[in-house]
Amino acid sequence: MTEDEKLDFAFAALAHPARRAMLARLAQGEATVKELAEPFDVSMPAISKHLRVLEGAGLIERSRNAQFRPCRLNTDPLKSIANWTDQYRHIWEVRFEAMEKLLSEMKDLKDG
Amino acid sequence: MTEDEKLDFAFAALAHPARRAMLARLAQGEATVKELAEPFDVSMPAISKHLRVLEGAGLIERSRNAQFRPCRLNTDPLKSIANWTDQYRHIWEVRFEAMEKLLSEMKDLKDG
DNA sequence: CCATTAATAAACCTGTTAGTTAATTAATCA
DNA sequence: TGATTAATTAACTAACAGGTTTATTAATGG
Repeated sequence: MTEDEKLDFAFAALAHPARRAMLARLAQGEATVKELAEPFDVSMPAISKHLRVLEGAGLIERSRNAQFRPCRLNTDPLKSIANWTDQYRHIWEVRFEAMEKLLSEMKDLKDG
Repeated sequence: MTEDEKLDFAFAALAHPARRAMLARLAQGEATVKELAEPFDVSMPAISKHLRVLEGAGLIERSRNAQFRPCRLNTDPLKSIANWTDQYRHIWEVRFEAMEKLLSEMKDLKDG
């Protein structure tokens, strides 16, 4: 899978609020499917599908412990996304500095 | 629109490689629809739809100049995504430091 | 005024997403 | 062993995504 395809899957996985919430829960540590399902008013199969999407994007890994399937977070795709957005950072920073400069000039004008 | 919904749209918009490529082009400066379409082997209506998705996510803004519709980048949603991923940064940094520590210990062991 | 260019709209098709219910697998435990 | 719990699979549905072709809007320029 190319780096671009990895981003396709990562961004698509993160485009659903329930999946982002699941990742936030996993940032606190491992959790079972049932624990992850608890905050949501949907069926267990729907939860299973969300987890499959997250797993497909490499955002979680799953193991097995008796009848439980504990999930844990894998931050690699998040790092990829952070790196991707960094390529645009200079743009918003330049604009921010330009705005600061403008504000400063307006202040000078006002104060004489 | 809530902050969470904004992220829904932003992530969904970024989940398509053609749309990410369009943003990369717009990072160089304004471009018309035709200019943005040039690298892709799809029909103009398909391009129009991609631009509508980007606009819906707030990633581009469009104006009008004669029969042209120049597009320009808006980085606000990218900032939101960068802020969102930052909430996970400590996790991968902690793991990186733990790995460095482990490697250092292994080296000490080897060197005696 | 008419041909050309830029772009969008409308209608349609196909595959995918997000959900459902019902059935199944697999492990625990009384 | 049989009931319970955890989770997935299967089959289905409704809505949406991404693409197409054809038609339309709107501006330019000979």
